[in-house]
Amino acid sequence: MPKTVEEISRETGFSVTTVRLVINGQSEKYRISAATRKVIEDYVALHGYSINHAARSLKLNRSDTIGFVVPDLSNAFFARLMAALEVLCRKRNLLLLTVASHEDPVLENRAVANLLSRGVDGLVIAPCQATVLPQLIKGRSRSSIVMIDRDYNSGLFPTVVSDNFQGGLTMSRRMLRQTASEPFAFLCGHAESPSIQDRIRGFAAAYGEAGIAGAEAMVLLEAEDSIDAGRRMMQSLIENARHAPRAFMCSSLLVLEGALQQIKSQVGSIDSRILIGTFDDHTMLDLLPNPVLSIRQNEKILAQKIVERLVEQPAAKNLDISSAVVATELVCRNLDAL
Amino acid sequence: MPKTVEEISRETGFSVTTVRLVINGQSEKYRISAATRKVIEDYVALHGYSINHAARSLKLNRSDTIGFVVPDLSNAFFARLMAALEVLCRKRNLLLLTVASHEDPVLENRAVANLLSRGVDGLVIAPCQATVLPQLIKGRSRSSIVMIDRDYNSGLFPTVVSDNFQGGLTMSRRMLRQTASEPFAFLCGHAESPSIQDRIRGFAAAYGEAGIAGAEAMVLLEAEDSIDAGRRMMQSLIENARHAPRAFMCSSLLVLEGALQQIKSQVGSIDSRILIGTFDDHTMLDLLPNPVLSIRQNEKILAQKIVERLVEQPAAKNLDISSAVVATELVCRNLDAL
DNA sequence: CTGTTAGCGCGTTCAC
DNA sequence: GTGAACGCGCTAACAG
Repeated sequence: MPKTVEEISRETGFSVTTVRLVINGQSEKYRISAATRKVIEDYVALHGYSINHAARSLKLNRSDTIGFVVPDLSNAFFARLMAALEVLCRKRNLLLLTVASHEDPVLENRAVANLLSRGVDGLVIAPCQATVLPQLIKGRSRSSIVMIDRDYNSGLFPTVVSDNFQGGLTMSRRMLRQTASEPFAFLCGHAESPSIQDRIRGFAAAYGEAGIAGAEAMVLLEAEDSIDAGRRMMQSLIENARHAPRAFMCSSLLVLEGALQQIKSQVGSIDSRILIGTFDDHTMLDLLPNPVLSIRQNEKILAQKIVERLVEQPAAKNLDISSAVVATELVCRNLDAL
Repeated sequence: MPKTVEEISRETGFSVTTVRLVINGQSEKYRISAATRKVIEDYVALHGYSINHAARSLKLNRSDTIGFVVPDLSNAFFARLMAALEVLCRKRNLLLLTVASHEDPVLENRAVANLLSRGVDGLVIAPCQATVLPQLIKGRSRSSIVMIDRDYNSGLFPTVVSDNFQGGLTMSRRMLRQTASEPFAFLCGHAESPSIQDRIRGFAAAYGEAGIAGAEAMVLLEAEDSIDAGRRMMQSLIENARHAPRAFMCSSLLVLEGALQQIKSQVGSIDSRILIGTFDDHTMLDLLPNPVLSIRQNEKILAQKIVERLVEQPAAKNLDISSAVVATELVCRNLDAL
């Protein structure tokens, strides 16, 4: 099974140009004779032809490829976003290359450098660090770069994020309505992240609206976003109150899991009347008997905004539209159980 | 920030060969003068150097890249497997390029063709079809190819799968022990897949051991693996028995979700004493109050076996070791609740 | 309508 | 110690 155009040209006796024109479907345009075309098409149908993208990239300085660097694909949000991005890329004949950074800045930088030197036409980064590859990318204008999910480095690159403030506000409002304005805690992992900060601001704003003082005291913070962090925060909550909370809110599914595990192990069981709020929706929340509020990010719109910025960036240097904030949706489960 | 060796050579005044020798650490070997080396090294340290992988690939016919084609990254198992694979690839200085096929054979073939023509050094495929790219890959021995998860096309390529028969057997045995040998149904999505067939055989074997006849009648089948399929199967189960089952087993998390949703909507609520068995473990199963058995696949070992086959395949044509079956683990939750 | 040719940037071999 | 030259497979401009 031959691959190169040159091989096909040798075997069929035509020049590489002729072969190439036929393969690229430009035989009409250049009025290649039907006979010639048939010979070449038959040959290709029989033996196949596989373009060498490395050579093509080298020549065209373009790879028809988009790099996607993401902290963690086992985070369902990123997995869904990847799926949405891929659909849009495919429409534009781009291959989406996804690489995980495992929340490690070193790996993240290596992945970015790697993808860039492989000539990706664009780069989508969900950074796991504030100091993102500053010198790495400088001048690398050949590729358009879009930052997502966490709005570090504002100003350097176009950014696409969900409206975390509004999400925190909406969910907190609804929680307060359900609890009849009884205050509840907000358990936050990865607290220094700008997205989390925005969620906390939304939380505080809802408290302000309701005329409840001391929202700050109801926010628990942990540096990492993990099950263990969730456990620790719930533990201190239970120890302070001497019983499991009647309602609480979490910054992520991981924190929620830790919190629930902690209740189970410290109190014995999870009262199904506890009101739960959490960021990031997941179908498995269906499994819980409790009333659950969650904030779902809109991956489709996010992907759309990202791709817009990926392709429009070289053309429109319009900084006004360079960053996007996408609305989220409040999802309610089992609220009638209350 | 310059990129090409040629630029550095121009700026420093040395020839491209000299620059390249220094950059590639061969200055000792070719006895480049220390002064020359220092100049070049300092220049690179200051301005950086980004190799052009396209040109390198073209020349070396090698890309230091492994392609990974996977049906669906929002399936947590694949996400974890990807993470495990990436760790091993990184150790060997390989970049793992992950592409999703969305369970679509056409997209799968396109992804494979794409990755191959981009010169990946290896290809890991979790096929979503039996007729995998037969002619596409033929003769494409430049890349080693490993099939995983579903053992179609046995014999053509090395295969790495979990021991689904043993998994089905182990879980079914334990289920029967918990139910005191009272039969329970097995709800299967994507039933024609070899992995599912193996799980069903394990289920039947457990029934055989226990001397229970009619295991076949307890197996429900659906073509697709989805929440809806799960709902349909649970619906027919409930309609036949006139009540929700006291125990049941599912072939995947999606089917489980559908089944539970159906119980909730048809019966009103989910009795927390229902014994649940499911394939594929997920931390969110912690959220369920019910007793839950699940089968966890060992992604670390799977990844290890895959990489072994990826790199050893060219060397050892040893067909005996070319396919691997990896043990699974039974995970128990809340069994004391019974 | 078809053929020839000049690089893209890299690694290698061979001259000086 | 250093430099020059070739070719990987492809595209595009130009020559018939």
